[in-house]
Amino acid sequence: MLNNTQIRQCLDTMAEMFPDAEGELVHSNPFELVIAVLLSAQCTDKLVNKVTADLFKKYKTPEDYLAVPLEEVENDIRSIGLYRSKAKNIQKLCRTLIDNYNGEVPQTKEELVKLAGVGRKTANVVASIAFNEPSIAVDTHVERVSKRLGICRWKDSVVEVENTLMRKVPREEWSVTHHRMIFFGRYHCKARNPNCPECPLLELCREGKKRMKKIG
DNA sequence: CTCCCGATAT
DNA sequence: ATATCAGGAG
Repeated sequence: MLNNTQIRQCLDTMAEMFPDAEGELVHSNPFELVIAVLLSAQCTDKLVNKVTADLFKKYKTPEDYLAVPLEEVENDIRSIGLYRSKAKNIQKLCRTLIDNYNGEVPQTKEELVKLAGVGRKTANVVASIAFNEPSIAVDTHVERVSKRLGICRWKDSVVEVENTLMRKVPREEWSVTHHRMIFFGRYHCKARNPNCPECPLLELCREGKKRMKKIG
């Protein structure tokens, strides 16, 4: 496990590597953000942006998604994986927004997770980006990077990873740290072929050193 | 735990 | 061919 000084070093290094780390899902309001993040499950944000470019021109409000049959929404998001459940969740979510929230996106995580297709990670992202609530959404990258570096344990659940990060990282750095860890995981500490040979954190990385021995 | 699932990189 | 991608529901 890394100590506090080592974790600080990780955060600073990631800040140097990715000073402009930000969310990459294109959106122009909280409603579009919720749809985009919902669509992004098990899918690259690049592909989500390709689909939402047309989607957000066609559907502006929750009413718009409910005005067409489910099959039409499915077709409009077909190129994204898991399109049947996502289309169903979108219509369900829109129905809830109209019935319970006056057509607006609720602003707290507790309300957000009640929406169809919105789990803990999506709620954290929306609360953080759209409503400025400090949060650390643990996605596949944040989880992988935290475990490889030794910020948390391999067997930790995503909730445990989230709690550990919130304890170890100052609150005012939660949101930016979340984005930097994603960039670090997406472009450097990749799932498939992590760039350990050129990693500035190699000396303190448990998994990196183990991997370097294998490579030679 | 399994299932949902197309696009992309390796 | 196969692993992986800003996960969530049942």
